[in-house]
Amino acid sequence: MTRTAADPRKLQAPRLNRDDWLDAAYEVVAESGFDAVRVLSIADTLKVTRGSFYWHFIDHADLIAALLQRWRIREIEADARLQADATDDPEADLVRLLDTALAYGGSDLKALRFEQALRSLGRRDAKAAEMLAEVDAVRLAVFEKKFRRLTGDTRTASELAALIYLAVAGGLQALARPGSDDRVAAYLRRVIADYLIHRQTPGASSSLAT
Amino acid sequence: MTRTAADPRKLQAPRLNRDDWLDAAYEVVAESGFDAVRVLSIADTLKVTRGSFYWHFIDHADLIAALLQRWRIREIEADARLQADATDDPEADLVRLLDTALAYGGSDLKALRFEQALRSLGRRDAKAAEMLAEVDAVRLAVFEKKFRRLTGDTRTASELAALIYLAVAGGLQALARPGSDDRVAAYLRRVIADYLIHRQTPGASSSLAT
DNA sequence: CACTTACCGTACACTAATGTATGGTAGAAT
DNA sequence: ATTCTACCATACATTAGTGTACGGTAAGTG
Repeated sequence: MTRTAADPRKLQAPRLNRDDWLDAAYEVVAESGFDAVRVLSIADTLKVTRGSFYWHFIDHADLIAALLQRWRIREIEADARLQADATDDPEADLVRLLDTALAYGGSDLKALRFEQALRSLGRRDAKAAEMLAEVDAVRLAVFEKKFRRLTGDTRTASELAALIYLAVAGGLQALARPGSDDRVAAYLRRVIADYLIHRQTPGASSSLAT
Repeated sequence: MTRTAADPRKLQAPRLNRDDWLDAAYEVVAESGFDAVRVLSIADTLKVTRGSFYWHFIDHADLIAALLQRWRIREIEADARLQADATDDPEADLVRLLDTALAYGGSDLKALRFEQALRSLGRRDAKAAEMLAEVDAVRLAVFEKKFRRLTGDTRTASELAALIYLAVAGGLQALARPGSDDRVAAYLRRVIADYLIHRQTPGASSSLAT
């Protein structure tokens, strides 16, 4: 092997790369939002000086842009993986999807907080808003596809997907608050399940009056 | 009258008070978040210098704290007014409440954006988080009370209120995004109405399904 | 072993923002 | 008319943060 030490992270020569800086910036964003990203303080936590930063990035804006890009790519890839696993049981697929979405707040709280910070940024920054819209559209398409396989009806599936996505988004917002436990997720699971059951009852399928 | 001019805002002596500064800061928060609140830039928009600011406030933290306090008081008062108007028709009351909540995004977009910025702050600031929890609890209580009058069942009312509040919160988040129109609100109205119909056992063809 | 390269430290210039001290002024009070 | 008071401007000190120029070094490469 060409590497000298066993684990280059902790021994003596940190020798960072671009992704290390992105990881550290990611933490800051998840913790305190985009406006709190300071190259000096990040350099401190990485135990280097800003000389490292300006080697890997041209400036502060470059860091933010790279951070957004990496998030975008990873999210779309994750959605692609979600859409991929489809069995012959549409209902089980949908349940699994909902569980995955709801577990988002519990399992990867950091990612959730990052996304909330990103949405906060999206209200001022056009690029961020554009990315959010794109990822939202991809996610909604995943939901919609699963629902369509279940209900058959395209229009109903579209509306159902929209409701679930919004409710989950609202629920996740509540989940990411410090004081909340996972009763919120339980609420959502039961209520959504209940809703789906009632929707599927044959007698009440035409009640969506418009 | 003791006041010299007709409208002191526009004549020649602005002569600001504490609330004027709070109003201007409110705008900044709604537009760009709490981290963007600069006393210098606000002074510029108010066409005064920072000397005015440090007369009315002891420092920057004082401005933020006062802004939070004013929001808190106004929100609780608004909820009290919402709870006050109860007729003998529980269903009509509930409809009006939901409409008011959903119209929140359309009518007072600035207030919605301020609240979102506040939620963003609440993830870092303990005081802000505490206030948000308090106001959320008050609002949830209003929802719950209306639902309880409608359904009779306490448990169901509690869960319904939680779902609706979360869905509305999620929907409002979407509403405050630049690209979205009010189809989101229409979605929510119809889907919520549909849900309520199915939850109510007897053939209560409610006026919710408009 | 010379040499290149990737990476980091150091020092400087610059800007933005806060806070403070103090002086000025217009209108109300007496 | 003078004093008082509320409100604002001005000038200064200080800090935090960015960006830039340049020098140093350790690891790889021929």
